[in-house]
Amino acid sequence: MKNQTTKKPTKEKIFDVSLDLFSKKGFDAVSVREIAREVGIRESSIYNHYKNKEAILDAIIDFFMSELASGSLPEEEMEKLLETPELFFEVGARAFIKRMSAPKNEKIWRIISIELYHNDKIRDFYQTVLLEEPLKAWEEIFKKMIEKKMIKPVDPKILAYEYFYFAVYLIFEYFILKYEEDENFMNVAWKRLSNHAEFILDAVKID
Amino acid sequence: MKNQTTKKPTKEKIFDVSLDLFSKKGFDAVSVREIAREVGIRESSIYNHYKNKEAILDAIIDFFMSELASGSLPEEEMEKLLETPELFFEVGARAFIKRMSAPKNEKIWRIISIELYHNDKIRDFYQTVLLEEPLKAWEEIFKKMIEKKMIKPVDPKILAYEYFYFAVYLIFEYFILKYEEDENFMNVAWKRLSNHAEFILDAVKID
DNA sequence: GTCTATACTTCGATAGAC
DNA sequence: GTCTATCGAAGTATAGAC
Repeated sequence: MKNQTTKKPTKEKIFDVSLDLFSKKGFDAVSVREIAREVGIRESSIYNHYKNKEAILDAIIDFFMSELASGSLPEEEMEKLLETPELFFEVGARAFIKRMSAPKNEKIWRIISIELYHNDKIRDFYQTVLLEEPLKAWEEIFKKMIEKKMIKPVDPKILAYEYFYFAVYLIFEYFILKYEEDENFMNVAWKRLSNHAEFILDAVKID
Repeated sequence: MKNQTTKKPTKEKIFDVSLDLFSKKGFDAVSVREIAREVGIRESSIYNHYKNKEAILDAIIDFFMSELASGSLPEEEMEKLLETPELFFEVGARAFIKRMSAPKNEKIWRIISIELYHNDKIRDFYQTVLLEEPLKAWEEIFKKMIEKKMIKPVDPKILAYEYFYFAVYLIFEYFILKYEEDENFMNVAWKRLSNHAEFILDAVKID
């Protein structure tokens, strides 16, 4: 595992080591010395690759943003939704899992969750891309489902909240409350998302 | 407002100033010097009142814990619930507001939310007292409501989840995402809790 | 691109006079 | 109980030799 003596460029090693340490201890609690030690170089050498410590975090965030920018629901998936409401759990859960499962992403989710409270760039990204945009997308989907009389005529905005906020809660629970404690989060999350979707579906389906 | 020249004991001043600064910037970002400056004494004098910086945080947490220890649902409230399900929003929301509204509590909620990820004592408290115990209480309530055929026979545990986790999400949203941004959170929270409770109620009520 | 060496800053905490 | 004075540790970052 500690096979970092490979020919991986130093800049990439710094990125990966920082990603690992930041996700475990938080940005402030990690020193440049510690990163350097783990990479196997002196701390001054870090500055040959990144302007300063903050720049490493920025690089990590930028990587994550570009990864997730392409993460919105594809059109075909949305079309499937409008055939039968029973599918919406599958589609929602797939979107959820997709956002989490990339190997580096899980660590970045943890960093995001930790730094949320004092990093403006991260907080803005979270609010708009991770909350508002998906929420608006789900609202549109439910609006169409109501128009097609597939579900009861509830307020689509409220329904979007009711459906979507649970995923936000799960992320909070996992990355803040249970990190490094819960081994197979994905299985548990899947089961709970499934229960949740079923509950919502029962609430709005037309008998 | 800056009327701290009153005869308030120094130890209390240190407590209040720390509470204020920790809630704004997080524990690590506040220095003992800063606290001392704000109180109006030298930093060495701090140590006449608290063993070290950590001890100030401990005092704050202990204060909060004892405040909330008496915060569980009183019996009369629970009895009211079992008369008519329409009341359960009122009861739940009252319990929620009660936990938040004490003047010092709001700042402590912020500190709790920030330090959750690297303070074991805080995390354990959050998990047991703030999550598991209320969840279990709601599960019992719903179980009784089902026995009395007041609501549909859904899984009471899942229903408790569905009902209660919205409050947890609201706290996360307010204290992490919107702190110092949203002025009248209580009004918005009340409205959204109301929407949520209505949604849940519609989902499980017997037609 | 990495090294040694070092400058500079800030931090938590203590000793001892008053 | 507050002050002055100070310590040691740890942090970020830079200069210059190799």
